[in-house]
Amino acid sequence: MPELPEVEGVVRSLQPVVAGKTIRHVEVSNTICTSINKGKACIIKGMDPETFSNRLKGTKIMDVERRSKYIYFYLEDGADEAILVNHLGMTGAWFHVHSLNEIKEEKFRKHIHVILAFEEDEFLVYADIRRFGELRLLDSIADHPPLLEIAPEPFSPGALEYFLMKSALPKYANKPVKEVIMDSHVVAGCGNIYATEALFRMKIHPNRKMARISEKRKKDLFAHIVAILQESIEAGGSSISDYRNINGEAGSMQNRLQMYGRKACPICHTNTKQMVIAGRNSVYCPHCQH
DNA sequence: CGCATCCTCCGGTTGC
DNA sequence: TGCAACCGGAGGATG
Repeated sequence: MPELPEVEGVVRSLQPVVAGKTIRHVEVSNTICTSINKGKACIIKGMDPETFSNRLKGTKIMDVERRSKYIYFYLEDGADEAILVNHLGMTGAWFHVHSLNEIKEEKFRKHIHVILAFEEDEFLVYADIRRFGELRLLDSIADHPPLLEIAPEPFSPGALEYFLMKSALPKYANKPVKEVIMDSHVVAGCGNIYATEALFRMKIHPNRKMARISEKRKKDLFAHIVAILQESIEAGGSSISDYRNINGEAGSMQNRLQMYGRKACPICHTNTKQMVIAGRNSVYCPHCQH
């Protein structure tokens, strides 16, 4: 499941191979078309697949960037500008290939949903096993207001102040700290893996209520979140649930995780415990974390 | 209107 | 071997 560092890895590997390329042809899977015809949500959001294809066709990808866990493809078609916004969900993946057979893993090859053709033998392919991902073609980010509500990038200058301000709001006071730091309105891009790790490093119990964490510890916690996200980006992300960048390369951060997925605490060797917080499984050390 | 809660999307994986 | 339960980002519907 890609979080901020993994999405950053995808964007860095996409950038050199798609910037400046023109989308000559677009193909959308029958699965998407039939699902949407049945009234279900399926990857392409806010637009019917035919309009999506027609509008994408002929556009040039000017730039690619990451925002939180989203990928923004900046497009131009003459004087017109648009943004293709992608979220990888649980199992989304991009592949840059000359033939679909180059996608070696069958479970991805079986679930190809959108093909962007640059040339007759050069494709950018979106595959998504569980179809939790999304593709949204917008004239402007403001056309999808939830994107405007996302907290600043964690590495940006105002991010700490924003975190301190948001997390102090009454509506978060009685919520578990883990739920709050995983909320994209408070911290951008911090999912289950990195929230778990940051709380372990801080020795804070994931269920501790937000109001019961001092300002000083909140600052430390945020610093730990930023540090671990940065560390993970440098390690190429965590290759859990088959995450690969578009060149099929795995990251190594999973080897450096101290609590996520662990049966015992690496410090005191107590068996870890689990509890469900905001619908997500949360691992912690009952001895070290309070 | 703001907010909280519930529900939906899916198939590989896991456990029985 | 077969089958059912499980898991989860984000947004939309509902209360």
